[in-house]
Amino acid sequence: MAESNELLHGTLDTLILKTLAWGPRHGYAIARWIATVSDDALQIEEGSLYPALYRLERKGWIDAEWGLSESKRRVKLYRLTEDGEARLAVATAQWSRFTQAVDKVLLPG
Amino acid sequence: MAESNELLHGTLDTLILKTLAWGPRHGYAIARWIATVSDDALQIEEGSLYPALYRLERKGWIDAEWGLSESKRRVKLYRLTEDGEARLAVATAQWSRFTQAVDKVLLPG
DNA sequence: ACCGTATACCTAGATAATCAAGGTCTCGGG
DNA sequence: CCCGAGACCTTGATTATCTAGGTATACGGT
Repeated sequence: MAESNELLHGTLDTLILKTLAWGPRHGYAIARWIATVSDDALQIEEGSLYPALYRLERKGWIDAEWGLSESKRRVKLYRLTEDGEARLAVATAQWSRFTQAVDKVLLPG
Repeated sequence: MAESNELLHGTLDTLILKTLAWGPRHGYAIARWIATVSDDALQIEEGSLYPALYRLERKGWIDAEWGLSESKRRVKLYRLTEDGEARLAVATAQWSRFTQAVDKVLLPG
């Protein structure tokens, strides 16, 4: 529907970290959570989701473990690490500073 | 200094359009304006700036004309077109919707 | 007269994130 | 028994930004 989402660049990782701050979840569920909480404004494509998860895992901000969902399907459960928690704080602050800066330019001053 | 600015992705064009909405300016001055208004939070590298200007020109949202600055240096003056004005309105609304969506995920709900 | 700094423009190549579009497998319902 | 949805994965294309170079001119200081 919408043209490809450039704005998402760089914020996806933060969205994932924040989602996991509520508790462990598997990949697919993370995407659904983000969609739900944002009232479907944010749609995370699987082609972005899984690479992002590997990225975060590689950096040590999340870790993964195979498990079972309630419906007994095999799922990869992701969990926020301590480093991930710290990173989330930094990234959230960055996001906040960035949006405030952009708003200074964009809003009728 | 700071790690490369991923968050800027997609917003740079909008920042430029908005800057030109205040009146014509040349490229270098656009970057300085954005830095000043954002209290130096936003630093636009020239390697991003000029390609962005060509992009916007190609899309018909701005147009350019060679002229002279007050200091008599040759400068390329950019001006917002009508299409650019319309685009600015759309992009600003998109930005607003996007940040609200992200905030729904990021802020303690 | 000279030199450094800031102004002002430009470009090639590297990096990196997202998306589109394919694929596999399993569970549950009709 | 089949089909849709859940759940995971990957390859390739696109695209934006940055790094790091380059040119040229004006101006201030010495």
